[in-house]
Amino acid sequence: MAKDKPSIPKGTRDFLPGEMVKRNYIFDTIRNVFLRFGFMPIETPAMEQISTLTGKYGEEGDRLLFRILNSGNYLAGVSDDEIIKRDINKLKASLSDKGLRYDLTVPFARFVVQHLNEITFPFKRYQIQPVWRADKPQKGRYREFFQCDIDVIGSNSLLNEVEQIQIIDEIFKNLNMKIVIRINNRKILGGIAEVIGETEKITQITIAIDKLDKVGVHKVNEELAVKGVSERAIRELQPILSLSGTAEEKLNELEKKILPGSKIGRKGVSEMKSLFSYLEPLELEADPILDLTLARGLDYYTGVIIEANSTEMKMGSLCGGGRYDDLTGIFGLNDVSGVGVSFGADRIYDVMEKNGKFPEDTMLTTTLMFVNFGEKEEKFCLPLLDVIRKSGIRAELFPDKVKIKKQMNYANQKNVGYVALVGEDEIKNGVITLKNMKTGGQEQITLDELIEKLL
RNA sequence: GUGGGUGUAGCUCAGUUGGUUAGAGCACUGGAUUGUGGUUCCAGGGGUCGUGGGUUCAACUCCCAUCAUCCACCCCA
Repeated sequence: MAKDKPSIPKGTRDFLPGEMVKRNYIFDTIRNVFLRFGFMPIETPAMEQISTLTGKYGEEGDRLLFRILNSGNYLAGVSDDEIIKRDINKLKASLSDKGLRYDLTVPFARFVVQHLNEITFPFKRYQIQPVWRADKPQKGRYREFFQCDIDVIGSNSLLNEVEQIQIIDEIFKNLNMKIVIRINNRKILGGIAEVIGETEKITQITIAIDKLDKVGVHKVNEELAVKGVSERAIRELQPILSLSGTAEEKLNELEKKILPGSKIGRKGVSEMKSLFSYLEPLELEADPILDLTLARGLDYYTGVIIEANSTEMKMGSLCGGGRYDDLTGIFGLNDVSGVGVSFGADRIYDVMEKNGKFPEDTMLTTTLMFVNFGEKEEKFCLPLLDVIRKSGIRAELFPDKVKIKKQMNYANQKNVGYVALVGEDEIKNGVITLKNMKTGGQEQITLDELIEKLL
């Protein structure tokens, strides 16, 4: 292959018109639901100060940050000693003070603190923008992908969680997708870690039990042991892993038998009981389930956590989020709690595409194309085109006088609905020959009739 | 970061135990049809076989390295 063959960076993609029409269908659907629940749009820059991003996503997250090389002589502030030592972590600080955003939640927390005086609480915003992660690309995983976020900041009410679950349900219902909504609570996970005496290892424990469904209880126990969780703690964890029944039954079990000794754990249980009591009377398409193995990797979650997965296709989560009590605290604003969820537009696209969920009319392009017969006809057609477009019909004139066959082929490829042929005869008789590209039939009609027909 | 698969025409891929001139379909261009596409038929253009090295009389084919890409793990949207 030629060396100068053009390419784009790994994990990024170009989108063709046919794909964009479908992507926009997803964005429009999501945006409409967001607006109907009272969320307002904001945007933030693609890049943030690196200090805004680091330390928010766990160790793995830091590794996956895209860093932007400083402009100018970026080695000026680096001592010879540092270069010789090749300590990449030290050098990073000198070479890069900006990074591409990793998600939309952390920049939003920064945004809130920075614009405190310009917003009213509780602040409900939505944000649809790309984010970047230096992950190894694979199925359903890209290095540049779009998140559609909603967050409410400045309200402790569980009604926000309820609302966001309704939004998840509504969006996937509108997209005609089947999903399962799983809910858990970091406070319960924290309580469990506390009662088995492994508070320090909470992250490792949650990550390990997150895999319960996938790898089974033995592998989970193995991983726990490897991560340094004591034998006694693992043993005490077993009854929790095997809890079954309805959400209410699980919560009662936790409350009475497992978590009495943990204040934080009891708080989590009571939150979940309250949440499910709100959800009970709502008529949701996808009934939310309590999944005690749901963990979620991001460091900043402190309360309810939520995830939605497709039941029609094996794919990572399509939507995830939860409550974070201290995120704005990092930027200097304490005691303000937030809760939000994020929809992964690209994964949603992949699932919809695979399962043929896009409606036919997302493929509509130009309704009417005029064939180009030459300069005289061009001048005759332009005013007609103008009238047609002003009436609201999507129309174009083929720009070059080339073979009719070629022009028809263009119309065909582009999925144009109708072709207008206006040559010498039509001009003389004051009519337009209109050809239906689906049926192949054609008729001679006036401009007014044409507009009436195509509107 | 760990493990596996695949790199041949613009795209999707064949290519025999290594053998002399590397193929198909789609796409593209021209023609059958100089005012009619999606069907059909005919003709044509287009390839340093990812890159570098090695084995061999001979490498698209075997070996090594490297790069790219896809899949799985990890983690995540």
